[in-house]
Amino acid sequence: MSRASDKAYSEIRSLILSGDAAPGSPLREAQLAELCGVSRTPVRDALRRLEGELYVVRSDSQRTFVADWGGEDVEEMFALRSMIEAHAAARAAERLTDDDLAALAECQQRIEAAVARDRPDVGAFLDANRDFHAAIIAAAASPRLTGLLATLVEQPVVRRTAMHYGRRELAQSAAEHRQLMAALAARDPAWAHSVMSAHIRRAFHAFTSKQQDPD
Amino acid sequence: MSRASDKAYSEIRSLILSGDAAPGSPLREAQLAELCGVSRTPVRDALRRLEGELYVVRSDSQRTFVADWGGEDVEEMFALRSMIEAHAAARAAERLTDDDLAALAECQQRIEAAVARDRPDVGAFLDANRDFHAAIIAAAASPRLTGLLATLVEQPVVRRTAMHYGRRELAQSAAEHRQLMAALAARDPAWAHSVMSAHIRRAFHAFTSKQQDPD
DNA sequence: GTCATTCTTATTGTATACAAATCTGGTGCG
DNA sequence: CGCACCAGATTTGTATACAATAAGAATGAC
Repeated sequence: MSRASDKAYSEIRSLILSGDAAPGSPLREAQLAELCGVSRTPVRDALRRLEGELYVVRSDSQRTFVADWGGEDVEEMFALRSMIEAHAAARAAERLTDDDLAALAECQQRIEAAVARDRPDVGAFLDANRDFHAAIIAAAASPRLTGLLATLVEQPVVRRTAMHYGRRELAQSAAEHRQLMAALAARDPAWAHSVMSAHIRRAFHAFTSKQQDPD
Repeated sequence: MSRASDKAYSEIRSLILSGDAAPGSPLREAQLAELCGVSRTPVRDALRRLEGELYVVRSDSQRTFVADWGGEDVEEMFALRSMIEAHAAARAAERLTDDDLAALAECQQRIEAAVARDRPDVGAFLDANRDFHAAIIAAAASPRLTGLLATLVEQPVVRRTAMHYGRRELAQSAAEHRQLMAALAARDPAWAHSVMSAHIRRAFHAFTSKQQDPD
């Protein structure tokens, strides 16, 4: 994060997630460069990365805009996530080591802790949740694909709604994670597949109906 | 393609696909810049794109190498393709218009023509094949996701083996496409799903056993 | 002889200047 | 009034120079 390019990436991403840069609004390189206190070169680099992660889109003539996720896009994305993560969960169930399991348990603990507080710590929940899902993918896929899948899974649409949350949804999500842990500990691929699929699909409906639940 | 960045992208990609740049070998920006007759700036841009498309990988310290697809990676990639494309085929069956169908028929004609020749035209086959699969994705997904999925589907591993081919495999692939056309024309999602899934899985086994079949 | 350390060299990261392309507003013509 | 078209201004693309960093070789201590 010390590199200027990383700084630009991080700042622009925050800009989008916080909503300061509205969906569909143009992102001008010079403006972003000044904002981040770097030159245009690292900004261009950062925009390319953000494009790959679907935070921004480029028009036909190379102008950059904050990605605008319509209803159709969100539905498709969740369908994709559901397929891919369920597949990953099944594979993980077949391959994961005791160490992997311990790492997952640690994530789960953090999730529970974040939810248990009087005022749930959504930021901590999101971080632990992301690590949890990333750990499953890491246990399932070859290292080459881990990054690619992680990108698909951690979409803007997930984090975009990080601010809004409901206690019940958080608790429900944590409960599903417990189920998943059980399926993985039992090394049952079909079980893990089903639980993960249900987990994502519930999140989808929570998202559409309330735009609240981050997972 | 007139832009320097596109030229660099195209040339470096050819370098990788032709095998002139062996898997695992380093790609130095200055060297590529000279080779392409452009400066390092567009080369960097091209490398970022190629990274997103999995043609190259970056080391921990930002050095770029030609991606090296091991056995595990290939298997995972085909599994992913199978899931995603089967899903796309099912959705396409539900949504495609008569125009979409006509476009697919045109691709299929090109495929048949390429296979029918005394000496099959593999290049034409590959192009038509890619268009065919891309058209299905376009008919299935929201525009936002089309590009992403197309990237996943047209991986290096597919084109890398473009040179090696077998007449029987080409004919078999074309036959499967005919089946797919029938399923789509009948607007039968389950049928289309099954045919596409089988199509990709057969290609996987053809690939592993002979490293020959491009689709 | 082996390991650690330093110095050299190669490679990538960043800033800036300029070129090319694109958008926007206005203007003239039909 | 509407449309096409042509500047001016804005934005992105490219090249180059220089800075920072990482790899590799040589040297010294143990």
